[in-house]
Amino acid sequence: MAPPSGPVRAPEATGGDAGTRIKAARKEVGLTQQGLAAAVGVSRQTIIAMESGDYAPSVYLAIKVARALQAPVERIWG
Amino acid sequence: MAPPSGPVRAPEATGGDAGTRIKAARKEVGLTQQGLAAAVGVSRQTIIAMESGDYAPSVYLAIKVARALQAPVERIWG
DNA sequence: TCTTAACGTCAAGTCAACTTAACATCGGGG
DNA sequence: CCCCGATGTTAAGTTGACTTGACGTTAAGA
Repeated sequence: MAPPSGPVRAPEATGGDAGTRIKAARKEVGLTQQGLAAAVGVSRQTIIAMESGDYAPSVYLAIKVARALQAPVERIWG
Repeated sequence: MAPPSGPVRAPEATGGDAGTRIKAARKEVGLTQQGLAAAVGVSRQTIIAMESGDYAPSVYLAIKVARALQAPVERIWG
């Protein structure tokens, strides 16, 4: 019987900060949520979840989002 | 009925390259698989999967691995 | 007032990122 | 030969990253 597992998430001390940074950077580059979703190839719901919740995207999605927002991955999620 | 979904994975053109880079970088810094697993806080099986398969870690795990391997996330998975 | 775009919330489905455990193989040294 | 460390493979479980759909709220403009 395996213990709880699943994707590695944000450390507690930084939980939720990435979402705030994503939202700020998105506005900085002048994109709507739907615009960012289209730019990186995911649904709007995914962008909403990323901005508002404790959410750990796959590294490939994170890289796409970081490029759209003109920042390195580490600056948003690190 | 939702279409297929799940974590965003590597684009087909680059599938598998990250694993090769992780393995090379790990040896470069002189870590075993178990050593890297302990350093980033995951199981050895996860490192094996990352190095050998089409695998998309969460961005938080990717950042930890990239730090242990002394490289930016984009250089390994981008 | 109405209209529209943007954002927020909820629901239920598919897919895979993680886990432990156990066994097998490989390579090097005694 | 045996031993040990490192690596590879398989299995089955939990958790959550994604999807579409639908509805509600907010803000700005006509």
